[in-house]
Amino acid sequence: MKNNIPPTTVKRLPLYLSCLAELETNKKGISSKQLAELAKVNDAQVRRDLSYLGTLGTRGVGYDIATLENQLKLELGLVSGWSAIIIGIGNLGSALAHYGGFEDKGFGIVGLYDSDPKKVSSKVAGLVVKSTENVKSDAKKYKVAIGIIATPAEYAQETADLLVEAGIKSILNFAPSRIIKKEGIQIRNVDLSQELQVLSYYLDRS
Amino acid sequence: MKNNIPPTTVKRLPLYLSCLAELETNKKGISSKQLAELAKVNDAQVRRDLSYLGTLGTRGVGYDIATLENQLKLELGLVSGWSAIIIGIGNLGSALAHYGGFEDKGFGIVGLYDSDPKKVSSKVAGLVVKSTENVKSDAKKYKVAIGIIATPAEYAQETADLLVEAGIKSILNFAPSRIIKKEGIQIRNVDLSQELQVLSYYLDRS
DNA sequence: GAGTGTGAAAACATTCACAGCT
DNA sequence: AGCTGTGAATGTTTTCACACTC
Repeated sequence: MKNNIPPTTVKRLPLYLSCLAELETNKKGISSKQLAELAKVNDAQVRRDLSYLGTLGTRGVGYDIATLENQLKLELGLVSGWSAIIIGIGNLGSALAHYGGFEDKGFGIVGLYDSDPKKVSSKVAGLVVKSTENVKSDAKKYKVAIGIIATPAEYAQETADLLVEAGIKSILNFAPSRIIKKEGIQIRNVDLSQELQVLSYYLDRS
Repeated sequence: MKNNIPPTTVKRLPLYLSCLAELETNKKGISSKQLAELAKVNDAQVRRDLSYLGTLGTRGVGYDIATLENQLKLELGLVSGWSAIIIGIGNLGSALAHYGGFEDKGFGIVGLYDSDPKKVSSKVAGLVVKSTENVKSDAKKYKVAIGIIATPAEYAQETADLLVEAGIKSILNFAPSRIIKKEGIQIRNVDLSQELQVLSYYLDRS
């Protein structure tokens, strides 16, 4: 486990996992071809991707769904259950707090933080919003693994610095601004308007 | 223009655009090396990417920023101004409606739709939420180019079908479920919890 | 027969390194 | 001298195709 799976494969693993989750519960096994169809990728790709996780399938038969799900979760580190916090409880931040999908997948949102005193102490998605001053002590107390930045762009960098200072090693940044990479810190940027811009390229212009 | 730029390059074009936008306004020109530093990519990559848009730079000098911005916007189709609608005005949908970044980049959100009668007629981000029944006629009336799906997963497919029926060719799907590809329809999936899952893979497990 | 796992080929993407322009 | 644009080299990802197992 954790040998060194190509990044492109890592990106597809959650996809496979969600395809498997949608299968009927009585179904026991699945072939690479079936899974490929669900995930909308090539079947050789599925076999190659899964082969990085070890020899999971049975020739002539296929893959056992339960085994596969377990192995995917194990590989992605989704068994232990990571804690995450959200900084910036505006519209996007509170949408993320409400977004059930995180808890389902084993990520517990354990804290919400905002620097605006008007927001502090309000309740969002069952959690009380705290001042950002508490991030450092809370991160240690609750062993927070992931920090989610949902602040305006201009505060993204200082928020990231705060998270790193708090000992958090993985950052998911929704602010439309890049964060300076730091040694040992994993950063994923999700810029919602960039997605639209990419779509726009593929629009027919007539 | 629109020759056939590699997908990996297309993904980086919005990034270059946002780097240029953050530059001081008095700056006239920029070298591939400087832009590469801002975008955190290799400088040869920048030159190769930009060369797909034509011969934009001047040897020995660099790139004129205004020209470059124009060309990037032109290539991405961001000059004409596309209209987009959002279906599903839950937490995520209303976060997207409020998200200023879209309008800034030339995408006008012209309609919000929900199937829940309790939400219909409420006002979100300055727009009145309408029933999904209006999607088809509105799409034609307002020449909507992009449909944004922010419904629960189980309604994603039928919403996509509705959008396609309404003549919309580009779909941005935030629901955590894949949509069946259709000939001539561009789909981009953004699954927020998948991003976390990918991060999780890179977390140290000790 | 059916379907995996994987060498080998093909396709694609990145980076080097330098000729050529200003 | 400085910096682009791009062949060529290198690295990575995808796909083919088939030996092998159940």
